[in-house]
Amino acid sequence: MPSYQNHKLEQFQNKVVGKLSRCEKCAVSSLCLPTGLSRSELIDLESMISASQIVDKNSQLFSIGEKFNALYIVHSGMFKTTSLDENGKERILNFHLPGEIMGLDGIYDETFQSTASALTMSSYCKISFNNFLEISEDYPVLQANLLKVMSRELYSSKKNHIDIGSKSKLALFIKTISQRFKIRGYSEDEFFLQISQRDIASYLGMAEETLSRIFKKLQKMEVVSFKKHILTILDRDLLNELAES
Amino acid sequence: MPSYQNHKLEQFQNKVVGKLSRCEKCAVSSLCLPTGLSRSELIDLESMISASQIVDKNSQLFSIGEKFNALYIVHSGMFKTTSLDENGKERILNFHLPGEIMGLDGIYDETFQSTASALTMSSYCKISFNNFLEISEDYPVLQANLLKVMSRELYSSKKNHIDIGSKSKLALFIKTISQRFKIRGYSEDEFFLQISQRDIASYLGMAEETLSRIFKKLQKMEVVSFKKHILTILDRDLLNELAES
DNA sequence: CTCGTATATTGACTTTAGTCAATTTTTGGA
DNA sequence: TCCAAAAATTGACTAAAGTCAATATACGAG
Repeated sequence: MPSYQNHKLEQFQNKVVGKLSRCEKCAVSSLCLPTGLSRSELIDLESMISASQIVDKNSQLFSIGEKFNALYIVHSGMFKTTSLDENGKERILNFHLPGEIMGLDGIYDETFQSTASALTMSSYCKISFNNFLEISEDYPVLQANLLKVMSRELYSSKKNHIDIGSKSKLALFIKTISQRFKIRGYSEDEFFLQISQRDIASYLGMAEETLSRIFKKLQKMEVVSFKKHILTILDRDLLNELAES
Repeated sequence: MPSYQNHKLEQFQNKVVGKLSRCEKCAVSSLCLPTGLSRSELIDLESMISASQIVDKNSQLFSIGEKFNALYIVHSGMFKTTSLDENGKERILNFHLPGEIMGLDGIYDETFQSTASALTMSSYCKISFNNFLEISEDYPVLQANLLKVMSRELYSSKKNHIDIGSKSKLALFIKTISQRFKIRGYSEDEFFLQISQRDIASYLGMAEETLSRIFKKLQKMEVVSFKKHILTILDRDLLNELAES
């Protein structure tokens, strides 16, 4: 059983390892803004980042139309960002894992374009965007890092575009999220996926019932198992094969 | 009949209006990097931008796997960016109109993640990324502009995600591209769309034949007409209605 | 202008997904 | 632990999209 987010333990460790800065202690800092910063740059960056805040399931960090003033970074747990479609129905834009930055699409006209809410008890860091711009004038590497983060985001967004246009959407979705867990140091074969099937269906652009049936088929074929929100990949070769059809 | 890209005329105007800088003369500069720059900043920016180059249909600007070293901006005409799916089949990521920057997903690991090719005779500007980073250390507004451009790109990418997950993909695609033409000063009701139906189908993640049939239906209903690559919106209300179903 | 190639259309059929309604299971709070 | 509400599953049916193969149309090079 994967212990995906263990807040108590994290909080404890934050106290014990006093010599390291907050970001240095963070397991996902290499995926986040601090990559490649010197210690002094990091200290300055951290002065603008709020210490990670824990929020309950369903808490909203920001919502569509609000004035954009900060970026939100997943520290632990999982969030979803949503928007509304042509009919005003909620649609899932993305699921966000630790180290991922939320709110980036709010920069261009200083308005949040999506709503971010916690899928489970989670924690996040918050960074004022004005402060960030100010300080990054002195530290070009910081701006370059943000550009890189956004570029990576753009890439994965395009990658998702292709996946969702494919016939084997679900297999591709599972492959991709498995990889994202792996990158973060979690098992790639078994992970806690606190997402409702309704949300997955919305993300993939299909009916809830259809998703349920495809999931059932994958479980019958013993490709994956999905029980109590724990997804286990039982046959990766077959999963890859299905993803290609 | 819309004269969407008239290179001869543009080249002529570029010579005549000698007092304005290249970007100042450009019809889409407000959508591009120069937004909000002072004249001196603009002069410095332009020193790094190659004057717009004309290329023939099917010319490639860059392709997947190549080392990333520059951003490419559509000056006139139209480009597509493509990638490969799980089976190695070409899939369309996006179509690019004047003022749009291509290659942004190459920043994060200095490798182009897509292939850009001209859909018709087109022209582009090229900007060395290293030079851009250097100069933008002196002009924070320039970096901020790039962040805004990328943020906007991220937003429209998410918007497309929703559209493509919808049942009325084609209607939404037509609505969106019409709007993009409008923003650039072209007619929103009649425009030259030099895209093959195969490419549109690939972009929307559906079979070529299905797209052909839906197009036929839209034409039979007199919502749009699409002949010789000229798309005319005949009944916008009905189009909007269809986009909502 | 003509011909060959690429692109688009059409028909017949199969497969897959959507819809609606009912039922079962899971979940979170008292 | 129990219960109400939410989430997921199932069946029967309808609608839509995919596939394959054949034909028609458009386009570009010469």
